[in-house]
Amino acid sequence: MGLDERKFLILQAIIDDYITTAMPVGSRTISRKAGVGFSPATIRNEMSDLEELGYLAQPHTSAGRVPSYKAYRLYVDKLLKAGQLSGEERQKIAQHMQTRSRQVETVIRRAARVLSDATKYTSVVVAPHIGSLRIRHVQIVPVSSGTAMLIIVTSAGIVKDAVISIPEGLSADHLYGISRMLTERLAGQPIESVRQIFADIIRDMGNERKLLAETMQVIEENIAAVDDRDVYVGGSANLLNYPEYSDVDKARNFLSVLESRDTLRRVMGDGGDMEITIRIGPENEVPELSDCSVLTASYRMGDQSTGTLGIIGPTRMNYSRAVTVLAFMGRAISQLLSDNK
Amino acid sequence: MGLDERKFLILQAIIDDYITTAMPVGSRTISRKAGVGFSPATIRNEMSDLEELGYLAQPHTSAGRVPSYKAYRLYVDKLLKAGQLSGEERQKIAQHMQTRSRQVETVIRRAARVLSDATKYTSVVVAPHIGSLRIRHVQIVPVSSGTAMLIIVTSAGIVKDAVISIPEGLSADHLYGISRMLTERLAGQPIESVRQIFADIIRDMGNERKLLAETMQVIEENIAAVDDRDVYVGGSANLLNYPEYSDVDKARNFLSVLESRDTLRRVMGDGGDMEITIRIGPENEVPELSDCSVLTASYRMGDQSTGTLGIIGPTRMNYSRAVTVLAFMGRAISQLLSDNK
DNA sequence: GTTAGCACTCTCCTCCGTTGAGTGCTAACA
DNA sequence: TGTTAGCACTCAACGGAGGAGAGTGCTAAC
Repeated sequence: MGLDERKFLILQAIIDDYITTAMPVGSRTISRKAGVGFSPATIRNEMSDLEELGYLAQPHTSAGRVPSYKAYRLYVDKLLKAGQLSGEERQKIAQHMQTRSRQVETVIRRAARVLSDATKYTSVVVAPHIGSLRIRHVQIVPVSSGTAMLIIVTSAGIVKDAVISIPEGLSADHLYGISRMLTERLAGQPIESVRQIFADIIRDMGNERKLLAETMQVIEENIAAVDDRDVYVGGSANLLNYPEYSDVDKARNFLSVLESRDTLRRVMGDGGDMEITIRIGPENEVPELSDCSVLTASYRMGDQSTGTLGIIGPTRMNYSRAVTVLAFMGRAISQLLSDNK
Repeated sequence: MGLDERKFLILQAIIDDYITTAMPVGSRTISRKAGVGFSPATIRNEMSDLEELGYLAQPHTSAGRVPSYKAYRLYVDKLLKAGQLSGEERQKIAQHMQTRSRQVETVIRRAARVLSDATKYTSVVVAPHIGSLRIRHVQIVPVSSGTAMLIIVTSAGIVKDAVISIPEGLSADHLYGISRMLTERLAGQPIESVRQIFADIIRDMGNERKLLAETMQVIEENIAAVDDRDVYVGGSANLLNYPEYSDVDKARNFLSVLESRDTLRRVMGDGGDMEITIRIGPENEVPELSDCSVLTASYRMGDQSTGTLGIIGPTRMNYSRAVTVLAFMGRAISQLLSDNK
């Protein structure tokens, strides 16, 4: 027994209905729908078949049917077609994305909010991933006697800063010179060789040993923290609008996932090659999200750097709309960040 | 009719009980408590008086009594005594606050988590406020042909960065020179005079007009954004553990407050001169928090810079514990950030 | 193959009645 | 005069009974 065209049609109708109502769907409801010219009895037979095939489930005998994970998977694979946003809506999004500030962080933060506002789901945006991180510039700036700020600019323009202590009485010009020397010797070098270069530098300049060692340490820390990308969440309370989260325990479970940046990064994956990745319910690694769907897309910042943006919603989410908005926002962010770069 | 000692005692007993159980407190419960040597009937009389005085309220006739806002205010003003954390706990907190990274952001983010873990309430930490912002250092770093990264280091060591476009073919050395010149002329100047200085610079160096104008713009933007301090929230899901938030609507309301950084900054205030500020229920400006209490304290980073940390919980929160933890964490953060500076 | 009819199932809602915690009042007591 | 025991009263919460309604599966007719 396979899935003929009529079963497809009925399954789609059931999913569509369930997506909007979140209530088990009965045969009469489907029968009444435009485009389906069959009596409830016929629909019932088909539904019974669909249940046997694993696409539908019944909460209890006298309730309607609810789509299973398998049904959503089919729906997404076969029936989903990305739509297009209305001009009006695109304009509205563009308007909300407008920002005077050119800081990458501002753009991303804003994007998370727009994304959750537009979809009414929870959105997550992960800051750009640095493809192959290289140091571009090192600068040590005196802050007060004994302390300085070490600034490291990396290839994609990401700035890392840290406070370090410096020997008393070191002049600003001297620091300037050291910065220049460090930049000259480190710039463009692959990360792996930084440690070796530093060893050389320290050998050459023994009298600045302490300062250099501390600088080295900060650089190492920041290289180690390369996967410590920022994560911005929008609309974390949005999911509470859906009946599946009227249970406080479930809500809490969900929210606790949003609190851990590590978990979020795992959930979001790396965007992959696909334009849009959809993980439905149990396909998510994180058990707390086993009744959620996670949609992710990626955006680009310049040539090397990519980031991930995504939407988390109930499995019965409006996939079509979500995919459309996500794709649009991915392009919008890429464009905003490329204008800058 | 005033508040004699016995009324005080009974009121305190009621609040103590209500804080732990969240259930209306009856006369028998109080009577049974150690330290209260009166029969339920006597307690009832006193409770009746306390209700008339506005310290207690009755959800319905045959329920026990619940403390009113006025009772909490009295409790906090008169009965609250800050305790001290056990050595074990202090050690545990210190351990959790340990971080290899010296970035200010890391310390603060961590603090938010520790604070919410230790209290089981929601915590908010606002990044340091810059007392009188001055530019300390300006640096323009080439990123790719046509674009550069502008980095501004301010007095308290806060780094602002932005991507700007530069004329093609400008050499790194040339940028270095410009950076140096800008730093020399701008460093230490009060904000108000920056615009004038820039006008002078642009007059002197007409051929770099476009680059300078863009730099000026970024500086202005960042000065304007000086109050756009970062806010970190910890344990946003914690409040859902309390029965007063088993209602999803209330939970959503609360969470939506946490989503707006602007609102949070307003809620947190500026820490004030007081060591610890307590705003109970309706004392909060934000109506969504009218059944929450917000406790804030401040921490210092160096000499000029102060930030705010706080706890948001139900009005029946354990004030004593909250105050103790908050005070301790304020000192801990100050110390960590001063070690750095 | 499709559909009407019908008995059956199961949840949900509402309507009591009961239970128990707690109060307020009164009268007795120290 | 303050304190306490006793008692009637109130009201939310719990639980069972019964009806309504939505939906199903099966059978027989078209």
